[in-house]
Amino acid sequence: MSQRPLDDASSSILAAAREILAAEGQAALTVRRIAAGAGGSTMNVYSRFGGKDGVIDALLIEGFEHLTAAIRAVRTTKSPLADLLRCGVAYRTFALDHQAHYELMFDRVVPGYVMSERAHVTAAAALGTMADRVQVAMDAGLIRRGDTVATATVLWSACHGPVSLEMKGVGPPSTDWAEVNRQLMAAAVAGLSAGQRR
Amino acid sequence: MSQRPLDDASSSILAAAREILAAEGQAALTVRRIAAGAGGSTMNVYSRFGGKDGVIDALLIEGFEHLTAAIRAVRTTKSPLADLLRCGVAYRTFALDHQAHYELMFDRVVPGYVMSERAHVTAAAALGTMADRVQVAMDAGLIRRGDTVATATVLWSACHGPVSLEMKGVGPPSTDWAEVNRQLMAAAVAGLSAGQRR
DNA sequence: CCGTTACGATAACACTGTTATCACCACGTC
DNA sequence: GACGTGGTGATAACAGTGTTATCGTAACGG
Repeated sequence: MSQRPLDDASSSILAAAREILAAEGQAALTVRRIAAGAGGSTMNVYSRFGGKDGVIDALLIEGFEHLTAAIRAVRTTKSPLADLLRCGVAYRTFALDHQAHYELMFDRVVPGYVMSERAHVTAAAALGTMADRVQVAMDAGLIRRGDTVATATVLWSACHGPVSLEMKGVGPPSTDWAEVNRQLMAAAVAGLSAGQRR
Repeated sequence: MSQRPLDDASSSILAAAREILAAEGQAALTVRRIAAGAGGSTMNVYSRFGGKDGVIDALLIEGFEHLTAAIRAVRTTKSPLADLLRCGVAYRTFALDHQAHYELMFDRVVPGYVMSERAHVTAAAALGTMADRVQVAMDAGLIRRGDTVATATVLWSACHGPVSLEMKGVGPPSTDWAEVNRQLMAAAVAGLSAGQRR
């Protein structure tokens, strides 16, 4: 999956970073902590990954790969529209199960960090997986024909919106976010369905 | 609007913070910069606002108040559904015009910061403004009756999703985000419309 | 077996938010 | 009016951060 196999030191650094991120959130993800967790010194992080941003980038790529896998893992049935709705549920499940990872992927929480080219490509691949499912629904004549990626972006937004607000704790605490997610996703799919105009 | 009138020092600190945030983004928003911008010392920030979090909180509240005003400013016509759609446009316009503020409001970008009670109330007020417009549409029999706040949360998510992804630069650069925003908002409104079931 | 080279641990640097110190200035009292 | 007292705020210190420079060491080539 990764561009080239990592040596032991690199992979242990990445493993340590992954562990810290999952266990204590991104605020605890410091170069010193990562280095200590990997059993090396801070210089290791810099020689292997070029700095903290490099580690972030690697984790981000991992995250998008997992998201792609999660979307791909949604089973394909005879009802492509229902499949798309289940993708929305899978998306939310992934986000809630890997909150820290998700924040890393979709919030620019690390000040100076900018996504690398490879990270952008991996993110595009995740969107592409969604677009593939959109294609299936189009071929079945269930949603309007058009650019699959653009359509997938709409659905992606319908997933990300509720998930993002839910994780940030905006809105009343009593909110049933699973229901919000379901409603918006259902509305989006219905809005794209072939019967409707515009 | 604010709980109690601020003295000169407090308001100049807030003004400096607002200016730095708008001009250079939240990464430049340091206590020393704020104090220097306000012409005082760092201690001022601590005695007036209790620390950086207090300033963030004040800016956040301002942001939600502006958002509330932006939604309220959308003109009310004889077509409540069209009004809701224009709210979506206004929402995106607000977000793009005040990117740094929006990130402060919806990304937990400052590590240890947690919203104060007052901030939560102000955020709820913004959602309430949206809920008011939902109420109008319900009264007109245009969308299904139900909890206005829950319905407003769905619409809010439909606004936030595209805006968030657009600002983060996720997705292909050629994406027409205004169109994504329009489509999702239209789909959400349609999905809530009285004619549809579920 | 030595010279070179590259690696990595340590420590330093420029920052950050936060806190302690402490001079100073205004006020109240004699 | 002079003096003691209080609080305010500027300075500097502290514990972190990411990053970089120094420099000992260990491995490799001849």
